[in-house]
Amino acid sequence: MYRTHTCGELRISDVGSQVTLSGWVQKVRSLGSMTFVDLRDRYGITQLVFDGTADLGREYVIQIKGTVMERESKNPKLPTGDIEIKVAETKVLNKAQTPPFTIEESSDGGEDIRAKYRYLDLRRPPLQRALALRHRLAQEIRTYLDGQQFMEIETPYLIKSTPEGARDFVVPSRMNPGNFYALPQSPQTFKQLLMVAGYDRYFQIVRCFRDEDLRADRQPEFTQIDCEMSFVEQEDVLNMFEGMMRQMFKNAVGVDIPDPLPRMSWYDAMDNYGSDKPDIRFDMKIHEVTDLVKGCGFSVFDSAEYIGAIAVKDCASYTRKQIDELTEWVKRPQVGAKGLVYIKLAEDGIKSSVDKFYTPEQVKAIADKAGAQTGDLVLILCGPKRKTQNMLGVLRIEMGNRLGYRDPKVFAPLWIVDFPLLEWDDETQRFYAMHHPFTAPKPEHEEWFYSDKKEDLERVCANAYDFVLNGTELGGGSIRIHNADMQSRMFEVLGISKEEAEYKFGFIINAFKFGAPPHGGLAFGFDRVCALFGGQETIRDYIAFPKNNQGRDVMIDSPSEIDRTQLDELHLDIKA
RNA sequence: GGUGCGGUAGUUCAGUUUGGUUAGAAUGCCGGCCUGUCACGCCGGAGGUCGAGGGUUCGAGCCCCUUCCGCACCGCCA
Repeated sequence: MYRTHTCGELRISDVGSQVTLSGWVQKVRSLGSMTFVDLRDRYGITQLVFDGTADLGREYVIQIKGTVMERESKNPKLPTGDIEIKVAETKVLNKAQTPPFTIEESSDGGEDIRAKYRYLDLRRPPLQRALALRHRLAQEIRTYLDGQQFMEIETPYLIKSTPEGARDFVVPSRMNPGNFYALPQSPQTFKQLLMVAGYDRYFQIVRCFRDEDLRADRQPEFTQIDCEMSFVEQEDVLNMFEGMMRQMFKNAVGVDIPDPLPRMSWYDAMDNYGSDKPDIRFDMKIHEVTDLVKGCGFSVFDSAEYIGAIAVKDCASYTRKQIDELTEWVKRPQVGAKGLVYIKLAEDGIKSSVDKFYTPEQVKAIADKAGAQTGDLVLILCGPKRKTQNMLGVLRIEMGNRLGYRDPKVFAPLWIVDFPLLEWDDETQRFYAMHHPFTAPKPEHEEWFYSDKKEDLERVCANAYDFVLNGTELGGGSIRIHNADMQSRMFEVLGISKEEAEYKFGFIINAFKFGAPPHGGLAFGFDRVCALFGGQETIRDYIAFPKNNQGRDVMIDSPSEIDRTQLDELHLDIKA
């Protein structure tokens, strides 16, 4: 027997017991005629005491037999800190090279080296806690959905490329020369076919693939909690998954979220927060001041379509230097503002960068409209409406960060609803589906959906919804089209020809002709859910073996070249 | 495709503004001392293609050009 206990379980009540422990040597502290060793496994750390020296190195795998003793000097930082094991017998199960970075609560290694030795980094408690949280959440999801009669059904990974949306990862077919599978960006069409097949409550915790550039919260392969229900309206879907989230928050992190969750229309989110995924942990809403400032001779404002402001609490004391720095910040290409106008509401008077164009009363009126009080700083941007709201939204988040308003331990979830169905793209002169082309228009907007006028199509809303937490979109879904004619109309609106629609989506249009029930659903980004529940912004720590910025796995060194023979079998040639 | 920051000891970094003797610190590692450590302490030691290539110069970690790699962001992600 390798062990009678784990390294995290012995307590003062075990004093006197004979035990056997196995684990990794984290640290050796030799005092000459006695030596302390921290023995680690995924359950914790237990201190061992040896007489004399112990010939052990970092990360040796050892097994020891000994007696549980009460410590002479206790360590309140450790759950096992009241006891130690007086070692009688040691067996080195495996030696280890000195690891390239320290494997402790916080490592001295940078991201690069830790990624290369991911299996060593994964030994560290923070990573083990992250994966444990992921496991806990997955269990909660399965328990909840199983209790609601959902069935987990697997769908294929080798499917068909549908070049609408993200780029597909593609797999050559040896048996079908010149043909390729695509890896799914999501099981969207399959789950809808399962609805047609009568599996009225489906879910799957499923890997999805998108060949797009990465970010801290984006990986080329990621996991979705994919769900679909039949005979439901938007209200049914929201209630069902609000319930799931509530249970996850309660049981995984011990947090009670509001019941019911707040809801906000997409239009309100854009107008008030400049984002379709507002962080509502803090206020600092965007206020339009166009009417107040236009036509007063300040040409920058006079020529702008939209002028908006945010009031930053207690920042009237900002110095010229700080304002200049903020101005530079908003002018960076990543934000893209032309300039920044400010109003300081200091105790000893109001001061702004546009004093020569406006009377003190006018400036005061602008500040009032922005919701500012004495002591606050008002920041104003102008330009095209949506773009400027967007920039104000980015500025709002930045100020929220600087002022410490974005505490990762505070959770403010909400639903964003009433999305536009379609988005016009000036460049390609066509409509794109804002969510995806299977989303149904709101029944009361169907008339506009069948209209040929651009203005009509632009104002069609969908029964689509996003679950947003702390400024991050964690999931989204919609009530789907379940009627073949309407689906064809959707492809027509999107400028997809009958032939193209038939070629790419014929199977689903066909299926809808055989008795498709009304249905809808949603999908959550599971990696992001885990990261946010854990209070992090980057999802990498919540994935056992993630890829780097370039989509590479630096540990196994993939992707990599393949043999000529393999290429030949696949009927492939590499362009010189 | 673009922007910013970075690459110097096993590791994390300083040194680059203003080129100049033998490139430093901390930590880790090795050796010695130490009976209550838990960021143990003290003494000693080893350890460097300064990411790579080219150029300027009497002389380059530092200046110039090219290139590779990492991180964050914009575009992109229906």
